Amino acid sequence: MPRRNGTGPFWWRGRFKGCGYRLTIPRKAIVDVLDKANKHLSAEDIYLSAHKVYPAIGLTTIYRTLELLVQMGVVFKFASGDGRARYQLSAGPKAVKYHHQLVCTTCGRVIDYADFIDKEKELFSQTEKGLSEKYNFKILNRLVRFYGLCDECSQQRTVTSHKLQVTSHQSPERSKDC
Amino acid sequence: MPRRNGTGPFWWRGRFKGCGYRLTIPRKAIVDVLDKANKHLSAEDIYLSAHKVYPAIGLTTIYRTLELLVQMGVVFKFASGDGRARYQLSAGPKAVKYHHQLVCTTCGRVIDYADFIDKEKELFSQTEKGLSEKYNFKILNRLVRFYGLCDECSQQRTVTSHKLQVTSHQSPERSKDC
DNA sequence: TTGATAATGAAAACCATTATCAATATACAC
DNA sequence: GTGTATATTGATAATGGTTTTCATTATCAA
Ligand SMILES: [Mn+2]
Ligand SMILES: [Mn+2]
Ligand SMILES: [Zn+2]
Ligand SMILES: [Zn+2]
Repeated sequence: MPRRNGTGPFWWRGRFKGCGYRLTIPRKAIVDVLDKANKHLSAEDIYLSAHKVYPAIGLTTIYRTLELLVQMGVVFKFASGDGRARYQLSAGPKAVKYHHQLVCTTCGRVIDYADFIDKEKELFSQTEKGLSEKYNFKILNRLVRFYGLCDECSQQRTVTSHKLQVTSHQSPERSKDC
Repeated sequence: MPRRNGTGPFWWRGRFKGCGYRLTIPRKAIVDVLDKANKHLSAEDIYLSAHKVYPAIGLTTIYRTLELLVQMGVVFKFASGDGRARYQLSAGPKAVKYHHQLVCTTCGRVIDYADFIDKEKELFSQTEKGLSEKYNFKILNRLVRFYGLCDECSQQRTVTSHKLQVTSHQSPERSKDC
């Protein structure tokens, strides 16, 4: 007989009750989607998945419940480049407390990596410790984005730059930096 | 007689011309605002400032020019938590190529810090070098956000939790985590 | 089971950003 | 300088993710 608290499969039920919030079918469906997906999803992603198990659910409830979960500290919300926010569980057994990405500013490609290199863990461990003390700030999550040119895009700038040439005498061909 | 290229006060003029873009009054005004402010601004911030020196300017031109500058690699654009994008020069003598912030998930306060603790610069340098090689990715800018509780908000949760108590028998007082 | 009230969802509102398009400014040829 | 091709502008409308509104429904302690 499994325990239904702490880190068990229904750890989040206690969170709702403990906060004085009612445990409803839409809310169960939403947390369930986040728990099973175990990666960052947009509100619409969550809506589409939850809709399958509970077709009556509305997009409004998705947004409302997500905000609630963020306030409770159960979900981490962060902005992505495409104008839609992303949400992921940041509490419970499957919690992910960091997001590290390489973002190509030319094609928009996002490389979401978790296989940190040697120096990286040390870097953030030390940095977070220093910042916590210096600013008396309790760090719970982090988002790290390196912006630049992906493999393909940086090659294209040198290899296919001639494609950008224009015949008009009024438009001098754009250099490879434009 | 000062040079008007490279890192001089009008370094960005050559960028426009070199890319085949015309040098217009609205464009000058926009770059000038970014150059003088030397911190990240929203499109509206830029509009309001540029409007003072060139009242005929339209918000549309602000967005269009910013996108152009981003494509040219002169401006770095990143998402802030409030739904408005921020822009800052990332080329020229005043370029800023990184943004490090502490974001309070309770009150929304943002601490924008640049006074890096010891070792931080070196570790980022090494980390970026490692990532560049591993993913063959040319890193140009970075955004680092630590999310959590600011000084005030983490104190309030313990000190004033009694304020959250509700008299209704149906609403058990929210614990300090809600 | 009942009743107070928390939660829901359809619809409308909101708001930053984009697309349209007719008018204008720029820069090159002459 | 003048003329001409076209890049640029800005008012306006449209877009799309997110919030607000509000009448209806579901939850849960008693
Ligand atoms: Mn991620
Ligand atoms: Mn900054
Ligand atoms: Zn790319
Ligand atoms: Zn705070």
